Amino acid sequence: MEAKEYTEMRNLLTGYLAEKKLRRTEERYMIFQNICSFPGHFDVCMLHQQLEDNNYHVSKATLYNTLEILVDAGLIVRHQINTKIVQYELRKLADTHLHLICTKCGAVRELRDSTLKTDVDNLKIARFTPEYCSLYIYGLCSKCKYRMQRSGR
Amino acid sequence: MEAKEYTEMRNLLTGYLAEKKLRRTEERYMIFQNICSFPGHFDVCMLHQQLEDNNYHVSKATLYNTLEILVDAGLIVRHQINTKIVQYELRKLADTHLHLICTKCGAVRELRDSTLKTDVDNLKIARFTPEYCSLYIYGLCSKCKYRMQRSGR
DNA sequence: TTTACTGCAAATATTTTGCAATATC
DNA sequence: GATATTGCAAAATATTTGCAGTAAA
Repeated sequence: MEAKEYTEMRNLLTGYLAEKKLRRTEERYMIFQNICSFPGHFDVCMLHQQLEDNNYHVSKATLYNTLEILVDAGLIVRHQINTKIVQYELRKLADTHLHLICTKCGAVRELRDSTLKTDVDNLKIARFTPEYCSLYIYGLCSKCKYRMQRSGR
Repeated sequence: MEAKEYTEMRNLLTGYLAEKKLRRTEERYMIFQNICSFPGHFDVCMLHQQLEDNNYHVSKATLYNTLEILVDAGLIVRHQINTKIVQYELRKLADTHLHLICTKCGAVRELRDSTLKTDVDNLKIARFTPEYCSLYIYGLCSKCKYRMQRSGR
């Protein structure tokens, strides 16, 4: 990510904390900084590990607390594709793609497609102010389809 | 739901079980029958309660097992809108709408809209065979927007 | 100085698993 | 008759909560 973009998002966080009268703690900024290093989806464990690797220890409670704040601030989005793991992603990244999920093996692929996003932006919805959207397309990935055809279903 | 539709879906289940060499147990059919009585989203607890109310007891293990089969069979879809509750819905119902989720209060509203679903159907995606899609639009519901404006943000 | 935030550990909630009994094929 | 499926209870996992100490405003 470009330094400029990072600074911009960091400022958004600062603005949000100020607006909500929340404190600007080192933990919150460190967590956000580490999140920015992920190129795609991440979960709580990965984030915790990433912080430990950088010799920065935070409790699970603080992690969860901060993630909620970041979601509310609109800086990250939450994905819950399978039952077990809740994943997050920088909102900035999520806005550029939709998700293809294999119903067989669970593999998730990202697909850049602007038309659908534009369609959503153009939707006129009564009594609702859209902020962003998540689109998940379920189906068969090529590997699983091939495997099924070979085994005769 | 119409009796004809129910019979059709029941037959799909039978076909799926046969294809996968899974057994046609009374529990599986009773669970599916009870699911069909829900007009919208439901979770594991609601389903369990519904079965108990009809004097039909099944273990949680069987419930989870059967729900997974029904998802794999394409008869129901899984929604994980907030962290806490995993919800399910008849695929047939889910296909007719998309979800508006308030980022403030968490309220979920269903919106019937065929254009987006059609757009998705028309998408040409390499190395992927779509089966169905879930679209979630996050934003502010009218109540929360009104409340925010009154409180001056 | 006030009190929001943090870390830790315990509590909670949900889903999974092991195993003996049972029912399907 | 062989074995997939069930129920039950225990185990595993993820997230939340209570509380005392710490740090931001």
